[in-house]
Amino acid sequence: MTARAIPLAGVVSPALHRLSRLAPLDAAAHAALGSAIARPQAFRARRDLVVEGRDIASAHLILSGWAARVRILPDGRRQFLSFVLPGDVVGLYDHHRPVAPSSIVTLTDMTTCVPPDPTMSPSLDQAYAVAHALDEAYLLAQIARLGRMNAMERIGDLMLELQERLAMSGLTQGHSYDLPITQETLADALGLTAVHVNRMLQAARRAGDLIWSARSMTIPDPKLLSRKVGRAQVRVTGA
Amino acid sequence: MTARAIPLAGVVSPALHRLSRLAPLDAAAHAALGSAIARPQAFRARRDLVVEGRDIASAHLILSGWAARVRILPDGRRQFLSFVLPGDVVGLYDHHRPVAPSSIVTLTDMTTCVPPDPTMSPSLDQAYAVAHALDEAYLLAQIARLGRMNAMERIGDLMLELQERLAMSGLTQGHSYDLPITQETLADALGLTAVHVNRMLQAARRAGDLIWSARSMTIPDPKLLSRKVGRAQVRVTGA
DNA sequence: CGTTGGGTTGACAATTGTCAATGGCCGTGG
DNA sequence: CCACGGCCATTGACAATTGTCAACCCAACG
Repeated sequence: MTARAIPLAGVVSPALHRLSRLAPLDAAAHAALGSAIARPQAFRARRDLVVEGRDIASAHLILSGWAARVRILPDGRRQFLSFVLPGDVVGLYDHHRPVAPSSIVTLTDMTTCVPPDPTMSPSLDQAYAVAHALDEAYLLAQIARLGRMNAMERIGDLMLELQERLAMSGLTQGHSYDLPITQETLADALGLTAVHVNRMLQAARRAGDLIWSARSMTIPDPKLLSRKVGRAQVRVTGA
Repeated sequence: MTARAIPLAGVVSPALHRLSRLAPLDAAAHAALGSAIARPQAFRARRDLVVEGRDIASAHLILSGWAARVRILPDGRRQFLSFVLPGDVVGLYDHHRPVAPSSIVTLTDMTTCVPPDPTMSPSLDQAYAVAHALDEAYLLAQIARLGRMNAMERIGDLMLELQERLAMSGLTQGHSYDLPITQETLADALGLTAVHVNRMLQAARRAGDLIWSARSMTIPDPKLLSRKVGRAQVRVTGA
């Protein structure tokens, strides 16, 4: 697949869509991103994209597919720390980072490319910085979710967050988006069991809050759901 | 209080102790830190040190006392995201950060100073970078704790983390350290209720894992406790 | 067709929360 | 010096949430 094998006319790469929204990109950034995106790397689902401690030089700009930062306890319990979506940048700041971060596993088939060097474009550097700040904000949201929300609220809150994030990449269709993961994966992100997630999803559908079928998640009334789950906004204040 | 009003002979500032351990500091860094520490700012307990969204220019190097990053849900539920201890640096990277981070509240009386400008010393810049990377690593640890550990494990894991962090500032005495917070504060950090924390602490004492009285926390056998709670190390790989 | 992975369900158990009351400690003010 | 009030720790009884285990269904796929 080459760079010009664009699925639909007028559809730009989700990664380009997102980065140019995080900071207005100059011509140099556009050019660099275009040529980087033209050389995609492919990964199969359930592979290690980044391994904790090793391979610190590997940075990725996600072009398509979902992955997750993960931590495994000695007895096998698994916790997903955050989802990694198209337009996300991972492993970029790990050079001057002496701490082993977490592993990242692909949840679906995935394509990535090498993120262009930010030193060549201040606007690109800015976009990376905003992306990194957002990463951290989502970690904080995850802590509040796991620490102080019940199962129903966790699910609603996360679904709203994903809606927001995917919207930044142009990957939503109205009130719906593609959610290509299993209930067990969701459970490992929410600190719950798959059985309980299943039951709560059914309750959410009965309540008209969430409708998930055929990989498509629909949030009929995001504002209402936000209020129901007591969601705190992740604001992006103007740069 | 001047820089040479050192409380005990041979005891350096915990902040200096920690930063010089994160990266070997050159003479310029030592000088700058010395004069910064000589101009402390004082805060009472239960005050806002940093307010989410506002006051982005305020950075602090913690000299003494405890604080916590906090998030409050609309209905009043409170979650502490991380503890802020002597030697920690907060708010430094928020300049080129367009995202409103979290509020920070003091848990005890506290003294801070303005963190010296890192551009004047590469070693200081490196120390800040390591401190920042550690911050993020502790956030990841907090997520795994809240998502996949039970109450007993959360308590043990956090107490071990605090022991490690305080040791870096020279604030431990053997297997003990000063823990100047209430059980309710602990509960808000662990995503539990104060009542349950109380019960689990008693169970931990009966088991000989943790002894907490008169503000002094003792971990008789850290290695054993690490194994019991399935603790994953936060490693600092050589810079 | 058989196998496999994911979703669904029921019965039951374990963990954690809620509510309410009590007691110790300590600082303040009479 | 003593009484009072406030904060924090502790306890008991009980409820709610979430987990565990096992079985079953169904669709996709080789």
